Amino acid sequence: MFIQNNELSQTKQAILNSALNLFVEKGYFNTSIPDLVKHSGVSTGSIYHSFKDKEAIANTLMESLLSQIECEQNQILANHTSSWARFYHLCEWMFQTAETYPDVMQFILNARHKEFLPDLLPICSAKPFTTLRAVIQQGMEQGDLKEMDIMVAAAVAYGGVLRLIQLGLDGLLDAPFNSYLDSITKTCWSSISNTNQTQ
Amino acid sequence: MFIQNNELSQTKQAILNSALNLFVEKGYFNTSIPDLVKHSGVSTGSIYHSFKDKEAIANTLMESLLSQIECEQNQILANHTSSWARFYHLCEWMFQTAETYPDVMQFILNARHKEFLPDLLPICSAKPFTTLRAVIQQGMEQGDLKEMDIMVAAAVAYGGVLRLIQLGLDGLLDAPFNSYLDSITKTCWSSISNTNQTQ
DNA sequence: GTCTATAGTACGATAGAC
DNA sequence: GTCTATCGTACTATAGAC
Repeated sequence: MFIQNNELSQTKQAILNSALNLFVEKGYFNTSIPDLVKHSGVSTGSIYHSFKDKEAIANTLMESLLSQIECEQNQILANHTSSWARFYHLCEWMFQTAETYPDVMQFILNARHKEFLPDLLPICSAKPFTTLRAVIQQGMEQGDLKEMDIMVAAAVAYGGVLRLIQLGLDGLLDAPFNSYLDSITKTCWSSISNTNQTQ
Repeated sequence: MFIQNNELSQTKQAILNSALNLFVEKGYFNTSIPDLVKHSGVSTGSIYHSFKDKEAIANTLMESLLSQIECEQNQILANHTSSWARFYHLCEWMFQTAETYPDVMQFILNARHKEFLPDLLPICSAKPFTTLRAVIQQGMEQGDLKEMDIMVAAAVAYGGVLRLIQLGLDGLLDAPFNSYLDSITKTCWSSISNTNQTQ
């Protein structure tokens, strides 16, 4: 139960959590309203009373997830100031979320949102991803990171982490996400870092 | 026109190329048979004469793309022997393909294949991706790369490259893919490389 | 092997009682 | 606000002529 928003009724939350599970498991188009009825225990009528149509469910789900993620990222930024600490703890949060709420990560990373939310910007343009890049920008401005194209630096920094998460979600990792955290964050960071450390 | 397989009839090739375009543009479930008829100029009857059902189209499309990619990767492996050269030219090929056939890259990287091909293994387990990892394994066995978890090393090596491709496909890069090649391959490789280069 | 016409089905969405 | 019953539609897949 990732979605717990006080602004939303119990019914809406139940629908959204079922939608998250089913959309990840079967995909948006393979999930019918009857499927949602069975999984959530909410009737067709109530679903359509809570949401205009099926697309509105996906839309609200997406907005809820993004705003919740944004909120948790802001907490991390508030607790850490250096670019390295921010990078490390943002990655830590992603690993923890992938471990505890794999559906959330799958939905955010993997879903072809354009397919059912035609007006949505590509996920790379969403706030949580611009926040990730902003931390790299900060590191560069403060001299922690080499001067290089920001997109390249961001791709290197988070590419490895996100790729590992993908491999884990696909069941190709033996150990829990957590055990890779130090190794991969240090490796990725060192490759774009300004310090001339030999190891 | 990426799909050009002599073992397939002209009609089948036309259907597959239309399917590739439409599946990427609108998604598998948003692409109806009538859409395919319009786009390919092949009638409903002929489509169902060529393929058992809609899923078989996706299946054959996937198989064609993967076998064609496998073939081109093998060519690269045959032309280069060192792990670095193989890594570099495999990345070069990915960038070139993303530039010339963005639909192919989108379909391979982005499509939620499990959604419409339930029996398919996750894409990370497909041959082209195991080939990528094998090159990292080779580098480690020959002492070019540090001893570390193979999945971590592979994630770092290709994560940055694939992430950059994703950013480009989403329209967030200013310059053509090609111009990032040297920078990102060197950065990713150096972070897992065994040589103690300070820069 | 290619076409048009259509059967059959399952879905999204609504109506209307409680 | 929640439910059941149902309408209308659009799709996949087939039938059958050429």
